[in-house]
Amino acid sequence: MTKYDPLAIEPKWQETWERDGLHHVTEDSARPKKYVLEMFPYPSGDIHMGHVRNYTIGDVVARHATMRGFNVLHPIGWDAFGLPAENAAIKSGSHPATWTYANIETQAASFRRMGFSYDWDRAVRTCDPEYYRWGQWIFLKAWERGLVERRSSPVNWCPSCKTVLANEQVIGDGVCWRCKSKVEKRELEQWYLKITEYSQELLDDLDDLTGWPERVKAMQANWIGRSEGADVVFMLCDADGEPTDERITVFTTRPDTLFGCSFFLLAPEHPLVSRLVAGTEYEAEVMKVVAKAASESAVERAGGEKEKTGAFTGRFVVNPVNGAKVPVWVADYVLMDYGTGAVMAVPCGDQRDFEFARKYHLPIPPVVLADGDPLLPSLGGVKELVLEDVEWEVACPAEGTLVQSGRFTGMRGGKKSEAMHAVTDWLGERGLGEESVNFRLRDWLISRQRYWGNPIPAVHCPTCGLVPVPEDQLPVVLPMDVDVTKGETLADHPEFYETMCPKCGGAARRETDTMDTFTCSSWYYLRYCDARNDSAPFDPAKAGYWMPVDQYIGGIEHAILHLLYSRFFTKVLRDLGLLEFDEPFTNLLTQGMVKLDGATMSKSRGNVVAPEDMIAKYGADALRVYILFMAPPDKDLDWSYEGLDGMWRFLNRAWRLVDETAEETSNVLDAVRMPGPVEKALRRAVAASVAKCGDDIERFQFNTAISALMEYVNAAYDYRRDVPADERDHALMRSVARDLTLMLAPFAPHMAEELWHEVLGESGSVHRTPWPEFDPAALVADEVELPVQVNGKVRDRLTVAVDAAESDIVAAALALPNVVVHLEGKTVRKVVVIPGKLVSVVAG
RNA sequence: GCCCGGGUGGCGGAACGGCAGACGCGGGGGCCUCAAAAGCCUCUAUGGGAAACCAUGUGUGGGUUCGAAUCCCACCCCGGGCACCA
Repeated sequence: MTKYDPLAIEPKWQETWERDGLHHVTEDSARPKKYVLEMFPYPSGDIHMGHVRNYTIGDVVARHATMRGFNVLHPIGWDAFGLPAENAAIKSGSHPATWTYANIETQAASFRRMGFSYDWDRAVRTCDPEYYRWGQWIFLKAWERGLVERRSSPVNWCPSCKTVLANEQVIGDGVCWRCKSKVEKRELEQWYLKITEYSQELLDDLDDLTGWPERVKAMQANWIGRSEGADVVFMLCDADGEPTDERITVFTTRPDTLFGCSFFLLAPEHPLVSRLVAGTEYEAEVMKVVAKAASESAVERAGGEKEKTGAFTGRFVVNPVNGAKVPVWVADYVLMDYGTGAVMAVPCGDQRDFEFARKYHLPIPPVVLADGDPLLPSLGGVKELVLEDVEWEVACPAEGTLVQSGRFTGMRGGKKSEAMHAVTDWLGERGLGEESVNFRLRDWLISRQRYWGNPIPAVHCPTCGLVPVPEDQLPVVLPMDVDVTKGETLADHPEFYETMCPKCGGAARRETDTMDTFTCSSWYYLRYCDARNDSAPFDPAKAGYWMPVDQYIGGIEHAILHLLYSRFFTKVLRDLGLLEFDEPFTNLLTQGMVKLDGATMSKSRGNVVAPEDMIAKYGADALRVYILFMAPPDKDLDWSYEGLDGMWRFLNRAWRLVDETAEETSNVLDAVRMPGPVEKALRRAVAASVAKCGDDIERFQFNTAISALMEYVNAAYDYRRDVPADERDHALMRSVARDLTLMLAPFAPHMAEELWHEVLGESGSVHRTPWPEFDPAALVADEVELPVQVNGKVRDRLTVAVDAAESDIVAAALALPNVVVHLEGKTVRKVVVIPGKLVSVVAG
């Protein structure tokens, strides 16, 4: 008789596994590989329940796959660069490195305490020079391929983080993804990775990611934002309104509405604006709009239903399709960084243009009429412009019939419509337009004006310009003597930035910006394949063996950010010849958040449930099984303490079952009793649970996998209750106990290992023993109980042999007492028999 | 506004178109005990009924089907993402 004592056995097995190198893996061509990966953590401090959930899911998947015969890579590491380390250092007066490495030690200890099956030999920390050196290397390779650019443009500036941000990192209402401060627009020269070169491929390949949640793919497609349309050329008129040969191109998704263009818009930042109005009576008003736009923060500029403002420039452009002269306005709702920064305004079909037209009393000629529009009878077929305004309250952006549109009148208009192609072709023949595609996705701004990051390996030379640091000089080491508590960055360190030009040898200035930490996390999954390589980021052969990641697990918050960047890096490395696949993560599981009373747990709110406390009371195994049992993995989960007691009861019940069975069967070799109906029932229940548990793990329904284990244990207890100890089928009970231990292994690895060795007396690790098989024949019962429905309602039950003839079943069903009652006064019209399922009688 | 999810007992949640509510929590009753803890047995959707059983029931309203939580149409509510992207 032994007692379940997790606090004693858990540390014991953790030490044993690590001493024996149980989780150490190498490439092995004899077994199928499986790469199971959880998004690596930022070392923010202690682990929280979200970590427990994320890494437990991965651990169960990894351990189960191992028992199923896969060669499983299951690594861990730390996303160790980043701002919180600097902020914490400023607060505590220490160094970001000290804070970071201390937190990594704490988290690593917690992960070991949870019993996660990591190959610790492959651990990476992105702030180690051995790691970030290869990030610099990849940057240089991308640069060689023309994918790196330093340029000036309006960028997102977070005043609180004191650095610029990439577009993806400005979330919600224009706030910083990390600190939630409002982001400002600034014109700055910055480093970019040209992710837009891959826009189309990043969009197209989403279709191949059949193992990804639709939600995540939809978000990425939305973010990439592909629009089909046309570039249309307008001719600028001079100050007297006479056409010149200066062309201004616009992008539009609705070239079919070109006849409805009644004015033309320029973004306030458009370079043409100041030239057009310089010295004219319009200059003052226009510059007011420009100044207002410039002073507004990104938030104000982007904020929802803002009133549009603009001013007339005094100039006109010529509409290529009908030669009409339309006025050029400056408008604050036109964005400089989408399309060309110029827009043809069609107020009848575009709500924004419609509002602008109403505000400034500009004409709204209708050119596309929806079916059933009251104007259709009078305007249908009219080619010339006869009606300059409408009485509508809103624009009509839908498809419909073209009117007042010259030769195109009468055609169907709309996105990708007949008229759209006709107008585009017509323009094309005259060199005034062509089909065109625009993306919402912008290049990835990767430079950060912060210390704790990967230095950008570049030098500014007064004679040679921008010069990459030669490969053999990598890594550019991040100096440790920068005092962030005084607000210092690399730009305050002459020892760092004073350098020599690698090209001409003259005095030069080293780049002092560091890279966005998302560059570090965009390729770490490749480094795990060959973590200690000091001559390359990874050996392509090893990456070829392990990659792509078969199962990736992490939070939905990275649906765009990390997952999009990683896909981009993979494609770049592929084009560099280092990888032979297109996508890094074959299957993706986005786990839900762990909340408390519906609110996100956070230290500032003070509503944190510490995993350590739960481990101290119940052990890691109970916490692991419980957090998986609470909800399906992709759903948010509300933490509750009550259920944990129930999980503790279950584990003890399972322990006692194995323990007592081991004792009762230790001296008995043969079955005491011939297998009878009770044994058959137990076999059936056990086989069903084994089948369900394995299936459910493979489809990530851990909650129902665990409930299958509970049913398994309940079935065994029912048998023990119904059959006295000395009459039991001991061989059967012994295999029941053994299989239970095996199935517990992925969920409660310490308990299973202890039972395996100390209670069942088996040798070798339970985690290197094959997952239990079950006999499909055991699933088949001799008799089945069929519900019998009369007109769709269950009225009685019928027990028949599984192989009973249909005619016999029908006869027996119609004779059931309660069926007879409900058939009173009715004629049986039809009887449907679904073998093994039910009998349905239709009567009327 | 557009795009994704999701609405099932007191609670977390189960249900290849086939007995709705598995499994667990919580609760009621009982056994064991001097008592408790632990454990064990048992009941637990709602209304009616002593019970057998009957009626109702998976957000709302329709439809398909012998049969719908599940499929189709329309709508309501909740959560999330995107949003002046031409």
